[in-house]
Amino acid sequence: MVESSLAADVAAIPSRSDFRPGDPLSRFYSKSPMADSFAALFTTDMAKNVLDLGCGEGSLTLPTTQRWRSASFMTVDKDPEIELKLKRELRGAGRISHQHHCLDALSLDLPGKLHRKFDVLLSNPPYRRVARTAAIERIFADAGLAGLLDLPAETCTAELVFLAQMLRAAKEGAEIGMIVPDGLMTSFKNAAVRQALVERLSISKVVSLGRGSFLRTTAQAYALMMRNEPGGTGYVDLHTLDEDGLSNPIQISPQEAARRLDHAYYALRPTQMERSITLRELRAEIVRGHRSSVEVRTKGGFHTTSFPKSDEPREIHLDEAGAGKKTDARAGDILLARVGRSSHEKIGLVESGSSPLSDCVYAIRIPQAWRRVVMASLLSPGGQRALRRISCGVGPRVIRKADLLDLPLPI
DNA sequence: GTACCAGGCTGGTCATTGTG
DNA sequence: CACAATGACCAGCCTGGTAC
Repeated sequence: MVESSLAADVAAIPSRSDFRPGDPLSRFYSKSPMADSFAALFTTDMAKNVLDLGCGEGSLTLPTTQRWRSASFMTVDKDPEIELKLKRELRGAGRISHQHHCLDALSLDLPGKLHRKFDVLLSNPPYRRVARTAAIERIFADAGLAGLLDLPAETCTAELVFLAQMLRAAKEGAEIGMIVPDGLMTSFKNAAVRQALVERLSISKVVSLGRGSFLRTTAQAYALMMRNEPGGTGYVDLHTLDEDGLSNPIQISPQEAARRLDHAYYALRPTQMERSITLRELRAEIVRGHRSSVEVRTKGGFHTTSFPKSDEPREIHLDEAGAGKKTDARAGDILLARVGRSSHEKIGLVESGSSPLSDCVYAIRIPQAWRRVVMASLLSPGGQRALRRISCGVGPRVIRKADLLDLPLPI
């Protein structure tokens, strides 16, 4: 069954960086080992009706057909050319009950067109911002997510609309699994979104997927597993999934879930056996440089490209270019890159001189007695792992000041 | 009003992948 | 194997908020 009319009542804003002309629907395909593992994360034993919203060529659908062989499968995708490819993909799955709809997942009347409710729902949605139209507002309200309407417009994204649509099509207590971007699980900006989700849904687990789980990208994403029932009291299990399989869970409270929902962040909590200290406990002051790169190029200054290489000594000698401003690096400062994929490796201790800093560099100021200890800790395998874990972002990694202050440093 | 702070957006690059 | 096309790129830059 294919419907040819595509709802166009929601306009996507092609401004977010992940909206690429190469694929106008912002699709990225899951690699099959990851898709198999994703299907295994569901706990429903017997499913009758399964929905894959935004199915693409069925890379997530296929493993679920093996998981629930007697279920009826429904797939939905906006691309009218997908059905043939999907049918070809599913042919290898054996005899299964399958229906496909060519529909826009963002359209208000989607649930009505599906003609049934589902007990298992899954999606790898596109990640992009969408305009908050009257239709979108009704979708959120109808899904019991009216709280999202009080939040800033930039939190209105396709992945949240996909989730709301799944809730509208879900039976009470239905199990839902979706692939979500890093920002939704970790960013400060989305804390209120996470709070709304924790209250509306019973989130059972969040699994961090390795960078490399998707074709043609190294994006960081997560599998968010939940049930269509009110949450707010249950604990959430956080895992990572890599070549070694699923890690042991870390349990967090619903309050902690609003703060962050990534395994790596909570994995930093030291066990009682480990000795650690935070920069906040050391009363460290962290200042961020002020010069833009243009100013650094024309007037000079220290920025991310100025750090010693990882195999070089970490001592930094600056020329006396600083003017004594608070944001200028000076002797005794520990410098750390704030942005970049390998920012955790860019660390140095200023031995002499002073210099303006680029705004991509932090200066950490702590009492002299602790400087060598903190430098050694940051450069240790445990410290490096910790720095990698607090940096967040789908593509570029950013280290937040608050996370750096609370980072448990092994000592 | 000004300076500073904090978070993460977006356009110019260049490594990787695709194609002939 | 050489060249072209592409990119949920990546780091420099921007913007909104806050303190004084």
